[in-house]
Amino acid sequence: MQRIPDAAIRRLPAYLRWLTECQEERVTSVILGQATGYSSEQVRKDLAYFGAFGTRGVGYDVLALREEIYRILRLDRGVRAMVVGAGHLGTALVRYVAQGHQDVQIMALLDSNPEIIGVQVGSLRVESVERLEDIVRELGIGIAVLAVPKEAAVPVADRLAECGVRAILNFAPVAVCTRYPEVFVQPIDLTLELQALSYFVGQRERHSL
Amino acid sequence: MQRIPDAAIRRLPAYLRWLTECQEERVTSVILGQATGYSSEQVRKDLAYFGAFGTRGVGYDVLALREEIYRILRLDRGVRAMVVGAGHLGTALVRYVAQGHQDVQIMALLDSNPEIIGVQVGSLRVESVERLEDIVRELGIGIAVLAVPKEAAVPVADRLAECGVRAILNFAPVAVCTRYPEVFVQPIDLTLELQALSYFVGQRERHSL
DNA sequence: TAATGTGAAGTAATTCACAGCA
DNA sequence: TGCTGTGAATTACTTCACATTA
Repeated sequence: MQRIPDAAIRRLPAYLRWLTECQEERVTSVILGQATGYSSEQVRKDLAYFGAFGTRGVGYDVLALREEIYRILRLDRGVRAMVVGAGHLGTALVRYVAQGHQDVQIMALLDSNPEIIGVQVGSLRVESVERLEDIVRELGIGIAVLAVPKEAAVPVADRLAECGVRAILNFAPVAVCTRYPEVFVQPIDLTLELQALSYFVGQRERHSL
Repeated sequence: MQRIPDAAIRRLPAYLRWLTECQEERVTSVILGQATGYSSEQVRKDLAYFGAFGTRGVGYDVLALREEIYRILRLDRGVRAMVVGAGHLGTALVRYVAQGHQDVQIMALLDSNPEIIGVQVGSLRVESVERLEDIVRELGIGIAVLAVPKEAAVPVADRLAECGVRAILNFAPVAVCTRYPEVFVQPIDLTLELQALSYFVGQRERHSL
């Protein structure tokens, strides 16, 4: 059994979205590829890492494939998430994820500022970051979204790792390389993205990613 | 002269940030690598794509290297950006980028909703998306940040591409594969990121990315 | 026959290992 | 001596090509 590339995992949610939105009963790797922007071979290989879900000569059953990807991504188990930092970005992220009825649910929103603790944001009430460990354990939080100022990011990430959070989506403008190898950190750094785009603005003939 | 990997470009802003924040006069690839979470070989190779900026046996001059990366990323020319969509996410992004005195400046914020056109967000006033083409030309916008609902994303992206925007940072939950190969599209899809993290939550022994 | 699943080939990116130079 | 710069080796990922099967 071979190792599955991270890149393949990262494409599965895109396939899943199309399968959820489409009205068809069957789909081929060519169609799914065109819809998501990948090659048909890529689609087939990604799916084949996890099993033979298709029918030769026919394609894939949309409903069945949707369920398979759902299971592969462990969305069937309903992983729970939490946002730390209820500033502009944190509250926007909560509202954004809440608006689409998501399978990854945001269960809590934390902040350190006493003035916003208790404030209602969507269906959530801002709680004190002091209760971080309690909340992670009580709600069984697996994923944390970091939307705190850069000074707070590393200490908060360490606390998250220590109390058993398994994955962190880090919006803070600082590298969070936790000492805990079992915690997966995915950085999303707006400033760095914009600066990289600045380079591509100056390039000719680029294609979408 | 070889092609420079996109991945290398995407690391340069991280190096730049550390060089800007650090107080040292010199730096080695080992130190810069540790600070940013990459290997020293990676740092050296990334920099060497663009020239020999270091001194053997010594390392790199922080100030000089900072200027070099600044120039490579074309931040010295001051590329201008614009946010389309003044909902929760769009306004949060504007405030977020504005708070750090950035080298990529956000010059305009657009929306289609008449009720929020004219509203002040930070130092910007929300303008009508009808004026998109005018604004891009008047202000010389090179980068657009898409924070619109998914229905609007593709048509807006097409308009952006058509009037000369060179790079799009797409937060809308839909694949924007523009027909214009000269436009670079970088998707940041929160839902897809969270779903991918759900997979990694179930994995043992992962390391940060 | 039409589309999957998969080894093999090819391409891209990273790491290694060390020559070269202050 | 210490650290850069870089070809070579390795690893990771993608595309090709086709045998396979409903």
